[in-house]
Amino acid sequence: MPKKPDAPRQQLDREAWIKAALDILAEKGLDGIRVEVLAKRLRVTKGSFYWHFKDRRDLLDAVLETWKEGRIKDIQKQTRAQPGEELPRAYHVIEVYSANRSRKGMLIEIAMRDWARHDAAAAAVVEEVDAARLEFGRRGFEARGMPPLEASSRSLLLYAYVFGLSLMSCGKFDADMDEMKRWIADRIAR
Amino acid sequence: MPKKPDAPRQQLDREAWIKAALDILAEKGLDGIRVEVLAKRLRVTKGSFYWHFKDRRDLLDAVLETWKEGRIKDIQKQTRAQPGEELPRAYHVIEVYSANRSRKGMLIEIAMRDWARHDAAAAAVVEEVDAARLEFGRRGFEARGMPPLEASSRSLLLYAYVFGLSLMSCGKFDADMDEMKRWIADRIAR
DNA sequence: ATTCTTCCATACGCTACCGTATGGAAGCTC
DNA sequence: GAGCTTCCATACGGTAGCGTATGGAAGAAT
Repeated sequence: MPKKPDAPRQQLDREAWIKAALDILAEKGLDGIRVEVLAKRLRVTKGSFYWHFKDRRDLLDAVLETWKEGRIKDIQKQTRAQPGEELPRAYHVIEVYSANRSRKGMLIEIAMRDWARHDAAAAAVVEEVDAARLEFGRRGFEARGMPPLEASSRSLLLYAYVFGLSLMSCGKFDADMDEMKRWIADRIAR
Repeated sequence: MPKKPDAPRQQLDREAWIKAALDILAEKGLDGIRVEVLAKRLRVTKGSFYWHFKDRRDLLDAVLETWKEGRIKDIQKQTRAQPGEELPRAYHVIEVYSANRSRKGMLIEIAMRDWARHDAAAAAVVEEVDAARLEFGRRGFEARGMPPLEASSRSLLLYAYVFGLSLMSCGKFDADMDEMKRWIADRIAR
């Protein structure tokens, strides 16, 4: 009986710890990532952790790397447009990134940027991700024939707006929020 | 000899602790605000702290209140415009809030919003501050004769952009950053 | 079956921090 | 100058978390 249906995984790997760390990063922020807390959540002890990781910092670096790769792949996917389809793609990006779904993703974004304030490795990762996003956005606008400065500016405005909005208590400041978002999307993309 | 020139202040009050807490909030984030760390920085012991404050939470609440009042007074001051001077005022606000001076203020902004993610009191304070900023911005655009929806949208775009930009590693992504900022300011305000 | 490797449990010492208890110094009041 | 108030120092117990040391179980290799 080597296989029980209600015991799908006995062994943990680095990925499981990284995933749990990202979960708790979204919930509690960077200082929520505690070895013993994660261990309790994964129903094992620290012994397992220090088998897979050298120390806490080792986990944090792995978290940064995982997040970076995921975000860059995501922006590549979201901005891939057929020629001529760049405008709806821009709206799509604004919609996806400013929507309150993917709330967990936004919480991680904020936590990452707070992290980046006092950690050089995190700052470098955030900078890479931002640079990739700006670059992909810029390409989209340039494909529509805009001059480089305008394309860069619109791309910067797009991402700054989207992340600024996510900072604002994911707010329902106004009943007309949806209409406002539409107005803004037009202003940015059109 | 009751007075020495090199001993200007012997006594601490709540304000001194709050100021130190805001300093360290900008440097290290919320979890940098530690009673014993602040005490060391102020060259006293915890005995002083627990005289002025009930506990750590008491200090944190005072920090929130102080920050809230400061931010709301600031936005009132920055947006006060003579009739007919609303457009240059809008540029002024964008300039002031997106500049890299007041870097410390931006660091506190980020820390506050990270704090607000897992603390109800902080979330309420941030929401109040955001609401005040959006409201004052909206008034400026309405004073220029814009319809309410457009005024609200521009105000939201303005603040979301400004704070989003501050998230982006206070970045020097591009050599043409200044030109891009000008293009964006025109797009938002004009 | 024995040995080896992989993965985790247990137990320990150490540091950082919280909050409390208590005493003491300095200034003011009368 | 005795007493009162204000403000801080010292000392203590308690918790949470880091990292290490060591042993043990379970499968893989031979």
